[in-house]
Amino acid sequence: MKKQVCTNNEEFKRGAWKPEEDLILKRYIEANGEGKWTTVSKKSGLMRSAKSCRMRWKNHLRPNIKHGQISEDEEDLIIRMHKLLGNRWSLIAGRIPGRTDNEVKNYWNTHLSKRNLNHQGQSMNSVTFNCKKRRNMVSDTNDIQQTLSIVSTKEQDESNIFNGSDERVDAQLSNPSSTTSTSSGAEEVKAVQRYADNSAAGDTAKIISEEEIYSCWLSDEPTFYVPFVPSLDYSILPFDSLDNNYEDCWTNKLRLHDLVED
DNA sequence: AAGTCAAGCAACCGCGGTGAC
DNA sequence: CGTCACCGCGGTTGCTTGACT
Repeated sequence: MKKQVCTNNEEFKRGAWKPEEDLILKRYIEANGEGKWTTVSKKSGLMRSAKSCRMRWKNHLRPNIKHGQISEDEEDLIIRMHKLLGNRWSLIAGRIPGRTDNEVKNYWNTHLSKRNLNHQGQSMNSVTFNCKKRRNMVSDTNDIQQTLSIVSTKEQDESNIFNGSDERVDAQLSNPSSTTSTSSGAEEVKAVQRYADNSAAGDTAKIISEEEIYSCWLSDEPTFYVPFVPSLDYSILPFDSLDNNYEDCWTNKLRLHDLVED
């Protein structure tokens, strides 16, 4: 893997873009089309790196880019999508017309993350524990039982959030829908417990209610949410195997929450 | 008026995925 | 199959601006 570097000795211009530079880039792309950013960089005469040109176009100059304040509807959508997808900004931005991933990310970091953090602190629905314990834990019911014991221990400790090592995991037993957001972490733990019990008995059909299903989520990292939902494909898998399937998994999740465009 | 601080945002950086050769 | 260039993503940095003292 080779990183994109400036191979010759030419110095690329850096810092804020000037209006005249914007104009040059816009005209060049209108004339020659999008893509081939190294060519854009060289032939436009901008003395900007390919990356810089691409970013400027994508985040500011592209047609249909919406500037200005994020509306309440957009904010609500961001919150819901983030709950489902984590920090997958491009996916989130892709469902908010005219907004870029950078803009959504910045908005989240400056406006919503703090609010979300406060909310989590109050809701007592988030349990954090070590990644090493989490990894592969959803592969079978024994692992689920192990998970439950970890979660229960945390519940007993009345310590819902603690900061571990870098390799940490959030077991977010939170509810994406506001209607049941008052359900306690203990209730959700019970729902997972019932799933584990029924799974152990070989009965995956009458596990937990739809409401409870939506309320149970696990994430491996703050940026990666895995549905802990028996009714979805790929839901109970060794974590590593999710890599091959999670796009479908997201689609299922989004469909369940009316967030699929097509 | 000047200095300080925090918030907001644009831009940059490092890395991984992918396709062409 | 390996290498390389290109592209895109997510995290981080640092500049600008406004509020406050």
